[in-house]
Amino acid sequence: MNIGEVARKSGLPPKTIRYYESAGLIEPARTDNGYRDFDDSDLHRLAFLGRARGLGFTIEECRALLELYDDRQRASADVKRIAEGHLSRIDARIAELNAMRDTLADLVSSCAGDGRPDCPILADLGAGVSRASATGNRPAAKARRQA
Amino acid sequence: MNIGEVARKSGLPPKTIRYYESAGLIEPARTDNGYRDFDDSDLHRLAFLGRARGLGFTIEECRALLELYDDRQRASADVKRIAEGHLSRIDARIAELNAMRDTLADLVSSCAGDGRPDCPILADLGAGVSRASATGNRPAAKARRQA
DNA sequence: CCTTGACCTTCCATTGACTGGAAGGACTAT
DNA sequence: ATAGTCCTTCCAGTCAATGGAAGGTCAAGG
Repeated sequence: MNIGEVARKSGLPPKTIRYYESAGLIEPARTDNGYRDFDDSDLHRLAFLGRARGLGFTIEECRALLELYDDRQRASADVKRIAEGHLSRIDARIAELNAMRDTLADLVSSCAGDGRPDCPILADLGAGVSRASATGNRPAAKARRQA
Repeated sequence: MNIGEVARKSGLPPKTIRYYESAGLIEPARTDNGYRDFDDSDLHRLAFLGRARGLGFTIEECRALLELYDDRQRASADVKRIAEGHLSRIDARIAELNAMRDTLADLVSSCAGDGRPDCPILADLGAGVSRASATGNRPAAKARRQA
């Protein structure tokens, strides 16, 4: 199978598949002309990767999961540990986004949104520095920004 | 004010402050020795940025908000539009994470997590390619991965 | 045989928002 | 004079791709 076909079947773009190879997650064979030559097991791994990434597992987690997947002797506890770790990170992220959401929704609902310049959103964002440092606007709270 | 002091007062690391300057969000003066020399308005803008970033606004949104903040004639509707757009993106992201969470929680709860190799999590991730492409595992659904 | 077009290859750059570190100048206190 | 802390710039790396350039390969049609 050429990369185009496996891309269609796996649902992953060719670029991403090449990237996964460069990351060492797959090792497709090569034909004489230098083209990658994927077999069913490559396709299977790619589908696995697509699913795992879709669930938000990082590449490194995917690597670990694939190793466990290959290991017929693995303990399900090892897999569960990875999944649970990931689950708790998702939960934390959800909680964080919910907090943002509530604050922002408050601000939005308090803003008239008309032609007048008075805007509680800007007023709040620009509130005094003292309050900023009093409310814990410290870099410590390493939030995953950019939602 | 040197960068260290303004960093303490704003709660932003010096590196981040330099980055914001390089991004054109602030323009602190310089003293003769080449040190940045921040005044209260710089500090104010940095505090504004810290808040806005804390709410998940992107740098470009922050730039737009700062411009509106500087513009005494701005219409609150302009600000509200940005905030609402951001709010809906947060909502979408929350929904997406919740969907992931539910799927993952299902898988985790179905896994014994003991020393035996049987693992429903891997079984599901590795489920047939046909199912993968039948369930819409397409790159179209550009999710913000990595939670 | 030649061309067209669809593939495929590698390599490099870019994204966002920083963060780490190196190399070196400046200031303060002893 | 020296130590220690602060400041400067510049370069590289993060994560997971994605975009694009330059060029090789292949099958079909004229």
